[in-house]
Amino acid sequence: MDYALERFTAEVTQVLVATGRVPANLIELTTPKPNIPADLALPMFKAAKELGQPPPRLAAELAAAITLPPDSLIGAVTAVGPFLNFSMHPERLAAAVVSEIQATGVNYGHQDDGAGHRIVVDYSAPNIAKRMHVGHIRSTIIGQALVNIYRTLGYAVVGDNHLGDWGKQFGVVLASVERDGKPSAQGEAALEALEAQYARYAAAAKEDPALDEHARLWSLRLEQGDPQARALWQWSVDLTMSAAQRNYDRLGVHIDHAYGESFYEPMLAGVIQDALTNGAAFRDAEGAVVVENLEHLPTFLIQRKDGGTLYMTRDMATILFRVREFQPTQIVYVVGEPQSLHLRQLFALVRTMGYTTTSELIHVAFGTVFDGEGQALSTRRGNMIYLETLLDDAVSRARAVVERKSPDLPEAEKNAVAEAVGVGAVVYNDLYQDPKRNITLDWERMLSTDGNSATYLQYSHARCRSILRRASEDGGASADGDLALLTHPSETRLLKHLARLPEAVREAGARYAPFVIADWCYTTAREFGVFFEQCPVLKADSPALRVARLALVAVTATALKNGLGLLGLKAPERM
RNA sequence: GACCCCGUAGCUCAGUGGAUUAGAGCGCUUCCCUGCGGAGGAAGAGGUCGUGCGUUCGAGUCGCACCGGGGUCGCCA
Repeated sequence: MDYALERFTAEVTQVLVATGRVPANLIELTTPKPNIPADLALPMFKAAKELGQPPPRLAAELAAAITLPPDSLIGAVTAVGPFLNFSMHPERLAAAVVSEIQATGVNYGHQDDGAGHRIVVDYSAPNIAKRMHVGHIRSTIIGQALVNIYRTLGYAVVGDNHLGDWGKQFGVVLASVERDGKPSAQGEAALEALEAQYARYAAAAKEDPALDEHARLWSLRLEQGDPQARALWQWSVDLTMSAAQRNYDRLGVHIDHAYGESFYEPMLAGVIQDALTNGAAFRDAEGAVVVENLEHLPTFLIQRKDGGTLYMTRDMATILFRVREFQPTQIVYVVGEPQSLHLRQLFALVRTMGYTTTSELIHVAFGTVFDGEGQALSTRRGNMIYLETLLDDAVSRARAVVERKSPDLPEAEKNAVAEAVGVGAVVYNDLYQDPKRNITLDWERMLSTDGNSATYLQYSHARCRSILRRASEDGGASADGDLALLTHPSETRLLKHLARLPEAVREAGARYAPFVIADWCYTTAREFGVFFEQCPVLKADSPALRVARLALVAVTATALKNGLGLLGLKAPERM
């Protein structure tokens, strides 16, 4: 797909080369800052140095030497000091952008960059027998946005939910269920009860060695595949996943696989042996398997002295499996920043072991969530926030706003809008900025309905749709439109920005940064807001202009909806 | 002690070497409803880009050092 902006860039390069005065390898085009009235610029510093001329003179000479082909997307070429500036041709830009969005529709923004490549994205990763909390929320939301972005770029994407479904703590889980029974509640409430049982049992076991021993026994039975232990474990997995699924459905999250840590149990002896054979690791005097001096990283273990395996061991096996099963060009881990050392060690180890000769390993790290007092959210502190209650709370607040702003909507639609707006606010809170930053949970900021907020984006879309609804109710004068009439400055700005979606998707993918899409959506909404204020659509000066503006409104709605979809946000028709 | 992330307006954030004036939102001060959704639009005040040295024709952007905040560091995940 050659989008208008790409054709424009290609044309600029072409006309520059055609002058014969500047070699192609010295042409590095840049996008000028917004206050510069141009769409593409060539800074002449490098070329001027190479050719032994002052930059401004070279710029002026090139400007004079360039000839534009007929019907060029380039509207103007001007030398400004040491810069050679290129502007788009407004009329042709309008025609090109509107018609390409009309033609591609829901696929506007798609690329085929990723054709033939597969990416595995590891995200969400809830712990079994526990509720999903803020950490999982970030991973889930950022991960799903990345999955959407890579699919749009044409990659085959495999999402994998790396469940925390294994480890010593399951001995306590099973023992506590045996002692206290299964909770009767539903959804996350059932998990909450299970967490409480767990805590009670763990506390009691500290006092009573018999209980502790009993838990260890359950742990052992589970690892040895005892049917009763296995069945109880499976029950806890199912309970957790059905609660998680309700949240996933609300968030528009779909994860292809959920192998989980337990899946890799049979491979663990093999990867430890591989590391020993390869020489990356050695067995120390006490029997633990140690990795030392690897790329100047701190020493770490891949097997305990008692023979037990570790998180690291399972992660090694996970990579081996993913490489064999999917042959990905990349494996992307959407995991909290505190685990960055762990992942650096893991990546370095499997690299030296030769597990990943063709797969690049990427850690998309996200920061920690703090409460209003600047305390990290934690179960122990009692300030933890859980996904289901977070969503419910946000939706009920949104419901109150809908009631106030749109009392005339049917009840069912009010509820649907509140769900879209409330959930959207939670999602956007994790996507509007660089994930590396720590974030403070600020309800006011998160649920704000103006400025750079999910609601503002959804509202802008709804306004577009509202105009289009009214236009079709009018029946409208069925005049022929002329897209070349869209030359008002606010129209041109909006059009130029709409043309940037494909490039924004590309940048978001290259930087593992959904906020690039969020930024694009926000600027789209702003540019539309200005246009809406300055350019009457239904009461445009002429029927032809009205038709052209309706087309612009329609493609704005389409493009904005696509952008919102990449982030996992719904775009209601009314709100 | 070592290593990782962050430091830009009162607050939350964009800005990944280039152009008199470093951009948004929130908050604050004013405007705009005889035009399509005011969950909007316009204008204004508000900045030693943590500090210093360096690299470069050019640094918020790259390097080094320091300061401040967050985090991690062999038998948890």
